[in-house]
Amino acid sequence: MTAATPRRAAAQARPDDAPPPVPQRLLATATRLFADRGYDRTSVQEIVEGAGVTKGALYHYFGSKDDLLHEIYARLLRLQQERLDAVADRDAPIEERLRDAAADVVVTSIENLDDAAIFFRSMHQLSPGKQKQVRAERRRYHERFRALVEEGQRGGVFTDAVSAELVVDYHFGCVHHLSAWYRPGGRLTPREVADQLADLLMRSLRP
Amino acid sequence: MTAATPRRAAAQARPDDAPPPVPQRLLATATRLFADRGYDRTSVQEIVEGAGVTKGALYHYFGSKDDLLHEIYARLLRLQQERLDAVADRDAPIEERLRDAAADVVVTSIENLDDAAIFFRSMHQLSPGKQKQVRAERRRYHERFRALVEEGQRGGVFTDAVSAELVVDYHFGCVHHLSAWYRPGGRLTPREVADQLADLLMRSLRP
Amino acid sequence: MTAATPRRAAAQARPDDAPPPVPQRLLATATRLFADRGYDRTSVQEIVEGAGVTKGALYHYFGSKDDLLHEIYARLLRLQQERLDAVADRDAPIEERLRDAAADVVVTSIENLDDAAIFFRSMHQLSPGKQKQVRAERRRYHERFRALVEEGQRGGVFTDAVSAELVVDYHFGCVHHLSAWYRPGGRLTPREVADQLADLLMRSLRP
Amino acid sequence: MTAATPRRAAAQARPDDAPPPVPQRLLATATRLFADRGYDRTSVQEIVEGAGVTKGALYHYFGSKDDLLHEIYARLLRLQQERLDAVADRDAPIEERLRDAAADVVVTSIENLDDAAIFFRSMHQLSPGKQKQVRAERRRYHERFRALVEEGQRGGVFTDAVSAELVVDYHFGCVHHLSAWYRPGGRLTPREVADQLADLLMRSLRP
DNA sequence: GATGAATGAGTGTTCATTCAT
DNA sequence: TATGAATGAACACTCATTCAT
Repeated sequence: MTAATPRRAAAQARPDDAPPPVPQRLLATATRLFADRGYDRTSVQEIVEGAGVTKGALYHYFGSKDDLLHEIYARLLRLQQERLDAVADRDAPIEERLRDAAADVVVTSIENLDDAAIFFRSMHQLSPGKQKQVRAERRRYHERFRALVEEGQRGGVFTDAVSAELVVDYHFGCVHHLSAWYRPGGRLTPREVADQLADLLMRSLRP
Repeated sequence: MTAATPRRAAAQARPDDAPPPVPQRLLATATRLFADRGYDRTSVQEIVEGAGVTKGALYHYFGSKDDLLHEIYARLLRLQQERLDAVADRDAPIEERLRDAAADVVVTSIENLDDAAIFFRSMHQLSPGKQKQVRAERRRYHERFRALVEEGQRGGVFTDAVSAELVVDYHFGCVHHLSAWYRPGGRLTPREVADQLADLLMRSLRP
Repeated sequence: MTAATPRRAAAQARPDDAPPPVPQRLLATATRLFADRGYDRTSVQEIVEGAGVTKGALYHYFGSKDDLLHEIYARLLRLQQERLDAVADRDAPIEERLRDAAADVVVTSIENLDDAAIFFRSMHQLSPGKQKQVRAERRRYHERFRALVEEGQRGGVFTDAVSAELVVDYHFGCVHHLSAWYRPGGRLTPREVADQLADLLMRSLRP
Repeated sequence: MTAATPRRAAAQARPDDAPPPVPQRLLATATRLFADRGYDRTSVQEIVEGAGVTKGALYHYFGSKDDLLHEIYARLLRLQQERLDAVADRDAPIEERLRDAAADVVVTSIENLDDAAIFFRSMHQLSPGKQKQVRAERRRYHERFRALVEEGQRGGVFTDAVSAELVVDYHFGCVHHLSAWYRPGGRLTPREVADQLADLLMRSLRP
């Protein structure tokens, strides 16, 4: 009935040539389709066909189409929160930590471009309850990021002529926008894009 | 069968207390609903009920639901292109023109927050043909904006350590993001938000 | 959206050889099928096929399958209440009025045996809101009937050794049961069954 | 694959504090749910959840969902036939035997109100084969009851102005109806209701 | 004896669109 | 100009049942 968290048993001892277990296959297919044509335009039928199972199987593992979307959100949020926490907790100058965090979210978003595209485009399709939950986790992430900016401002390393809040929105707006223009295999590598965007952020914070 | 552009008719001679003509009512209702619940989640039935007309009337003025969406896009694009052209053509230092253009798109987006929300969220719901058309107009807008950045870079007023392309994406990413966090009646007036965001842009271009 | 009450226009001037209008056809088919196999076992698909229309047409006239059921209830309740009121309001001795009322509900139930079968078997399938409404109307009917018994008891024409409430339940239980055993074209005419059952009721009320 | 009749096993040697064995738990849960929401609206999933077992367990003991329903019918029919036979076989005046039989079926129905509610409401949901079987047993019961009426009529103790058949239908219609209005803990005890209803029956048979 | 993953046909409902009037 | 009845394909979801383990 509830969204399946990948079975540990399945993760344990799967021979490398075996197909991934059903819930993973469903999640992967759904991610691709949601990113391609949007949540509302993807039918459950298409998902199960893509994953090579039947509707019954999907509903055995996930309570609803909505649950699939929620699981995609949760997966990306978990990943990004972990990485931000790791960077922020490091023992390094604030400029370095903020720059790394800023670059890291860009790289992660590019590496999971489907997830990221879904994230910003389909938030409103989540059921109200799940939407609230996702927003709360998103806010936690946001606040941790803003705290880095504020720490630098208090220490005089960054200008406080600009609102920390707005700077963070500026940066995440741009991350949000990535899936609108970034194409894998384009002129710039993910790392280069990340560096340049992080550089823009740092520039706007120069005293 | 194509989208009606009924502006002229309306501009003619409507007494101030008369209700706006049918096509405008439909467009206004559709805009509100599309922004509220998304294009796919808004039914034609809801639009005609909101506008107080019947389905037949809608299909009399618009060829399809898709046409309504397209007209909303066209309306916003026309407006923004006009304003950007006006600013860019002015006889003023490049810093001033870029700053004004950057601030102006923020103000315009906030003043038409519904249109802006629809713009970024529902682009993919347009039919392929109309989508291509909108993208082309959008690109024209984008390029005129980028030309301002490049003009400043060539003149040495702005740093060329950053890619003009990326700077523009950075800014429009943030404009895109506005509807995600800006609430009318919030702490900052549209003008203040616009000034701060334009300021961020200019800061990141400082040599 | 709401249940259609037969269009007056349609009722006005329909040539006798024309098929009945769509809502009536749907209602008639639904009544037959609900009585035959029960509400839950009748699919919307079967109803529309039986009525020779499409699902869209059904949902044009009725908000839901539930609405169809409700309309069947309302139709029978209206009919029976009218007839009970007519009998009860008559200027005749109470024995005659009660006997006539008791016989009348039997005749009406037999003449609308499908409706009656649905009534008692499918009440619980109605949505809670509509169920409440139907129960309220049913209670009104019940109470009017009981008032007749009580009037006779107060006047000493009927024994008051038995509870009026229970007598009424006794009689309606039997009416309820009719669809379980009465078969049209059987040994007894509706009128004969009605007379005998009314007789049973009157006998149990003899002082 | 046929319905298990596990009474013997249960009767053997279960300590009083042990939970009832699985088949009983399933039957008890199914009875409650069928009475509450009807057979068609109760899912096998709900039954096994309510009984705290898995689907596999249910299908181990019962061949189908239909079997569960059939077992509930069989259980009530066995009980009522036994009790009617006991009363009818007694050596007592016919009035006393009929009155007792009439009262007894009321008491039994109230004491097993869930079973009784299911009986009259869900007969049509049984598979045709099982339905035929249940109807046959029901008829046997009915006929034994009618024989009591006829015995009294032949002996001149009851009037034969009314058809024995109809009298029996009158009474069982009312028993049928019990679950529609009787509420445990109401104003009248089961015994009182039974006495009054039996009294009504006897009154209508007075010469 | 018992599990629970998986099936596949079915459910009621929605909706953009058409068209005779 | 405008109506509203009608379409038909699609939708998310349910469920009794089976079967390898």
